[in-house]
Amino acid sequence: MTTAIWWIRRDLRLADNEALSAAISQARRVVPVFILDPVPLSGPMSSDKRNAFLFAGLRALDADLRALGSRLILRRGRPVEELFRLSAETGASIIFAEEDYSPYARRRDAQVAAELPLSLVGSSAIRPPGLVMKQDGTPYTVFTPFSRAWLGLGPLQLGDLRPVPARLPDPGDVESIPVLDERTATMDVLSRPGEAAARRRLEQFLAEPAADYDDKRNRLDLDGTSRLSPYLRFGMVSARAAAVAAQNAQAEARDGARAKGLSTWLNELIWRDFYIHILYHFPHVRHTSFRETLRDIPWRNDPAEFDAWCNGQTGYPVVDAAMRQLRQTGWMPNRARMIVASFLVKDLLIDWRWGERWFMNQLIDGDPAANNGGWQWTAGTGTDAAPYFRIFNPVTQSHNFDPEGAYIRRWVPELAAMPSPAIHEPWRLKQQAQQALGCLLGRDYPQPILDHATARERTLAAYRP
DNA sequence: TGAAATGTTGGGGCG
DNA sequence: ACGCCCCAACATTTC
Repeated sequence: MTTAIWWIRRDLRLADNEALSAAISQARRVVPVFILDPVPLSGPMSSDKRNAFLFAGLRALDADLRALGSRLILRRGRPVEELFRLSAETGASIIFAEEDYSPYARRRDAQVAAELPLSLVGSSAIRPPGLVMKQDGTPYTVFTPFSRAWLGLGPLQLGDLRPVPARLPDPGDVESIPVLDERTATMDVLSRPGEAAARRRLEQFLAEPAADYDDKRNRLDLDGTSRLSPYLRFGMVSARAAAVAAQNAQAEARDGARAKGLSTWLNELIWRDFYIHILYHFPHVRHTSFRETLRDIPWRNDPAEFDAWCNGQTGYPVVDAAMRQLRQTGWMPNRARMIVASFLVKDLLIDWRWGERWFMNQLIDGDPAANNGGWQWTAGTGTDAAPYFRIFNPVTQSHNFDPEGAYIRRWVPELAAMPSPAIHEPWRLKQQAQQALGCLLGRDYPQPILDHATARERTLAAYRP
């Protein structure tokens, strides 16, 4: 009787899972295992919030497996050692896993493959790295031609998706540690972990009109984004299945605006693939600028200012609202990420890697490829990045994307009584007016940490070639 | 998925 | 009627 190990990493699902399908079709006994690896779980890029989401997701996966006659085996330790031990215990002749492309994941998998029969099948990307290349065989470094080539590969086929197995074989008598029960306030605010919740969120999002997705996704005061990122991060829904669903909904869309909204969202999924490919082909971006000409920016790196940014105490309401939302919920909409990132890099002149690490420490959806790509984009150091002189004005952004100030009021309660437009720049109110609104700057809410116009000039000078 | 500075145009008030 | 100024609105350039 052959035994296969299904090694789960960031594919916490039963639907459209090639590694699981391969294991079932090639072995009579399948041992689903997740290994709690101390490197991602407690290293410098780890996040308690993301771990809590993961643990809850593992509990959900275990329940789903049990419903089909199996269960989740959980181990803790270095993957290569744990898999070696588990293989010996179970007599497994092969290990199946979905391919994961971060530099750490590739090193880890190479170590395992050197000692054990590891078969990587399927991909955490929609189109795996290496599939979307220029004519001359080199990778794309600009998004638009990349997306054109990506789409040019043809429509995704629903038939390519693997169904949920009807039944799963019993893994047998295998030791497992109990799943940790860690909770944060996060779960109530954003999303329930697990495959069923992911599926519901996707269906709900695609059923929404989606016509106004283009504009609404940028609004901080409205729920215009898909809010699927945590699920995609852990593969609770496969990115491929999400793309197929978007593509099909687009084909069936009755009005052009809805089709446009869906294609914009599909484009966001292509951005996700783009940054997975970039990190795969240029792993050094994890440590330094993609652009060699922008490796010597004279960062100020003031620790007190970094601290103010992390804690939402910069005195710029929209920045503080977003940073507090991040700290409380482990998530921010994309527009908010761009605003706070621009503020850290181009107002405070702090190294984008500090912001990258803080985001990884906080984000439930924190992913090395997408996070690094986003930060390098904002800093102007990355592939197809924003030019260095593109500097967000936090007040203008606040007016444009939180017109009534509802988002600010939600996350910065000190400003709750402040009307719009004053709420976007409360320092312009006279002290008397501040008092009357119950929010005196310097007492109830910080004075702005800097003057944007001055900071802008400083940054232009620092970046100027 | 920028914003600020600078340039251009045209309506309206006014002598 | 005409020239002049102001200024909003829009366009272009620059960072």
